[in-house]
Amino acid sequence: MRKPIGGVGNHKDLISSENGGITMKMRKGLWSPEEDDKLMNYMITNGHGCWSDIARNAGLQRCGKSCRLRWINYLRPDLKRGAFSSQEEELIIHLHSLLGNRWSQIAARLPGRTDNEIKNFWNSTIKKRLKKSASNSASPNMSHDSSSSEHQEVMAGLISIHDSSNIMAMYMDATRQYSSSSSAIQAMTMNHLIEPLTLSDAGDHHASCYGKTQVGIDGNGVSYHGCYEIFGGNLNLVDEIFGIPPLDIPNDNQYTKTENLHDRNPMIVSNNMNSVIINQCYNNNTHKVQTLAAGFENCWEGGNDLKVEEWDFEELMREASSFPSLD
DNA sequence: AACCCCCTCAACCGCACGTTA
DNA sequence: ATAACGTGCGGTTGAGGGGGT
Repeated sequence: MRKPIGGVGNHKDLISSENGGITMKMRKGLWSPEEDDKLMNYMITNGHGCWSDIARNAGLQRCGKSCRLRWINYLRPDLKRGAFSSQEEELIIHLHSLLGNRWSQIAARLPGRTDNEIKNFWNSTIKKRLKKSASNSASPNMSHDSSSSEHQEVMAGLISIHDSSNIMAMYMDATRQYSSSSSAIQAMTMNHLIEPLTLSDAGDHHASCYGKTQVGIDGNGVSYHGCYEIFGGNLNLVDEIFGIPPLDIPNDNQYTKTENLHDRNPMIVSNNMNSVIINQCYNNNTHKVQTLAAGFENCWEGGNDLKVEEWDFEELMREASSFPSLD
């Protein structure tokens, strides 16, 4: 690995910063072990705050932004070190097929991994592998509207690796965010990309909220794949109701446990724009498996609060329409 | 041993967005 | 209303390591 830059005296690695009329020299470049210690000690003692204050109070000649990055990407104690497992790799590919380059959202579903780490891994390893896979498997009859050949290759690779799972997952997301009469759903059905399931297939529930598909890897390296609904104050996993097989989850890890939202606090953190579930995920044996803290952003259904997540579904539909028939 | 090339990944940059004064 | 500031995100860069010749 790269060695940290030596003493602070190297002017090449210093930038000027105005602070209250005083010009400070801000350090740039690699962090030294001493700087790491300072930041780590400060964070352990004082916790989070304004990053520019942290930089100043910790005695670091760094801008707050640099401190934040260092903490998030390297010093945070809950970071997982080491190479990505094949399971993580597969999940990243799957999530990327759903979310695109939304690295922070992908990272939110891989505990201990940072967006930067995943982005680097994608760009250096996975992208290359998928390209290779695409060049081996791409059919000349495949028609794509996308103008990006790289994109075509990557998508071809995804299909060859994951068969229809990404399309099904997209559909699962869609069913939670649109009514069954949505033109988007109809388009997918007409393209034979999905079976015409509707929310009513889930039973007689009258859910006040449907959550986005949750996929991730728990602390034990076990992948989970679930969808959640909330009704009557309860959070349920409805994966099996929709007939979608979970991703390699052993039987005793099927998350069918219903959690009473009022029993655990805080369970939902929300404001006018976003709602985020902070939830413990349990398996059938009621062993805690995973703490979920993302995935419900902007996808409340009911009343006037219907929100359509942050991704461009029409764009997703165009992508889906260009997929070859799965027959 | 020396050189070159490629790869990895830490860190920076610019931008967007939210909050506050 | 808006300027200033803080934060977060995704794209990009380049130092340094490793492998090949």
